[in-house]
Amino acid sequence: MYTMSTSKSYHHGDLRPALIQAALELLREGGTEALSLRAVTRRAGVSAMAPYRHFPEKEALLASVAAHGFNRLRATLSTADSNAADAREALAAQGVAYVRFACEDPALFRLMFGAAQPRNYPELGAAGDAAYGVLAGRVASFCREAERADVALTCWSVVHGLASLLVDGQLRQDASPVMLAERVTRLVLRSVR
Amino acid sequence: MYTMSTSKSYHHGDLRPALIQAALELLREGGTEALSLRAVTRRAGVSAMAPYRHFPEKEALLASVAAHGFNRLRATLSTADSNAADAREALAAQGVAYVRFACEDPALFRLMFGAAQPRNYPELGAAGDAAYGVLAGRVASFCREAERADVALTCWSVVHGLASLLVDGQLRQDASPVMLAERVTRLVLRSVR
DNA sequence: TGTACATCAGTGAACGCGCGTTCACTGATGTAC
DNA sequence: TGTACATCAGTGAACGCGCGTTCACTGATGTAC
Repeated sequence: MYTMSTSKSYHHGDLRPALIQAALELLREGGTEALSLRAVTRRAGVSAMAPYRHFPEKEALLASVAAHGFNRLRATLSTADSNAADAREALAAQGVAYVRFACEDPALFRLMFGAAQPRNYPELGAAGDAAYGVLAGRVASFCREAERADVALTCWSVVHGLASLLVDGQLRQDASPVMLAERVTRLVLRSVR
Repeated sequence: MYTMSTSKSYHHGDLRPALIQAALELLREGGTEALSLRAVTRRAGVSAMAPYRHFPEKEALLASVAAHGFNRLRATLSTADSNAADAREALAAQGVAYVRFACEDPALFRLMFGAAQPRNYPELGAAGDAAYGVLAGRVASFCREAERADVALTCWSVVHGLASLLVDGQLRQDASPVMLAERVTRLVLRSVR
């Protein structure tokens, strides 16, 4: 599956990323519940003990998976931001991208932000900060300093809230996540100067 | 513990609410992880099988606990709403109360809204709808009809997002949850007409 | 009012399950000479 | 270039754990006559 060479060898050769990849697949297919260490090893075609060469414990693998998620989120936000016409449009585009990201991979979103979120892994903290930086940077680009913190927090809250409600099945709306995100983002932007 | 009579009798006498109460305590003390059916029975001083006289399965107990949470939330929102001076203040007060509710009992909030949320229990759905109705009713009281849906969704999203970020430890702010909620709510209200 | 008996609400032992992790191991790899 | 050997990266069996739920039971309650 994830072997680099075609020959079936005793050594996998690239197990660490393969484990992260397997974990991402399991998250997509079965949610957080399906993400056991043993399931990951089964998916990667490796013994139950193999991960311990690369991660000291299950939590550390989860932290790497979450960090991977934050890196993807940062890239998504950056792309949305730079494709926009002006600063306020860029902020709106980031909001929509945030919600779309969550809905495309709900279990990953939950792992990144939810109760099961791994703690005290510097790699993870840094990846999260980098993603947040994309939003904060955009806010700083047009918002006067005294209001920046509140505006950034409000923007983050509204898209995080909408994403969470969607991901957790609280909304019975017919509208697509992206349409809802656009309407909500638009409304909040009215109050951002 | 939860017996109605002082005498230790074979029959508990009031086990159903006692189980819900025990579950709420466990949630407060140890979070969702600590909420096993067996832990609930231990806390209630009853055998592991006793709950099955009152709930067909674990999920059904969780649904009752979550419904209890929604009833409390509805009451909290109603009180905040009716103590306010005018319609917009009432909406702001509901938002602050929502965030405070989440922060006071994070694990209950997660059970009510998160991935572990029980599905397909009518009692639970009704309790959730009733809580939402307090917000929707307030929005309807001063907002023109065309915008009501978007305004209600935006308000819910922003307080739900802030509550989630706080509860999941994403914010390193010094400010108290209530202060943050006031600032964010105030900012969003600017755009609500 | 007393009693027979159905029903209700609990007990207690046992089950199978998948989990994360331990232990001792072994095959493959790479480096020093 | 060949070889000895340390190190690396995997295996496979086994562990103890707490869980939700099953089964067969028993003590308490309430109602019909």
